[in-house]
Amino acid sequence: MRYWLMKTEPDECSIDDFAADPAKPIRWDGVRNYQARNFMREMEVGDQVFIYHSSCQQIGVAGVVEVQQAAYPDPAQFAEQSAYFDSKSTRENPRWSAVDLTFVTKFSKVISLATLKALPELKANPLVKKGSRLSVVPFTESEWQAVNNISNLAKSG
DNA sequence: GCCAACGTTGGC
DNA sequence: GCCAACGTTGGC
Repeated sequence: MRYWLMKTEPDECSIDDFAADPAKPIRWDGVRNYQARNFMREMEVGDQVFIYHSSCQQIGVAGVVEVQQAAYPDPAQFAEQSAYFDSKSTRENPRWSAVDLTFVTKFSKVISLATLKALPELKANPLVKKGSRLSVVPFTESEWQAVNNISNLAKSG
């Protein structure tokens, strides 16, 4: 099992959308960056994923979801009326992938970007690098646990 | 709203 | 293959 973080603008899709119906998978589509896509293709069922809220009031990690369905062709790339339509993608050789995710946990408090930047364990993680625009970020186990520990502290405190 | 940093495109 | 121009991301 591996660990990841995925960025989203909560107006589009937030941890609350997952929590609203925990049994219902949500399709993570619209990723149009090759590096992020390649990471999605590495995902396996059961992988744990931090949900990161960006471009909003409370920037940071809001909770955890898990991979319910591994990568498959993103249907939006074939939908002409979609903002994610890609005229250069073909059914024979689809360019973009989607995964399905289900709810695991919503943190009692969003773990802020400032807090993440202050964690020594995250020093090497692309998320906290200035100018990083990678929207799907791999986490090592120790990186994951460093962030998860903060949410556990919030629960007991 | 600003703007730095980044990825992609396309002319050459 | 280079690189300038462009569009987008995302924190502030």
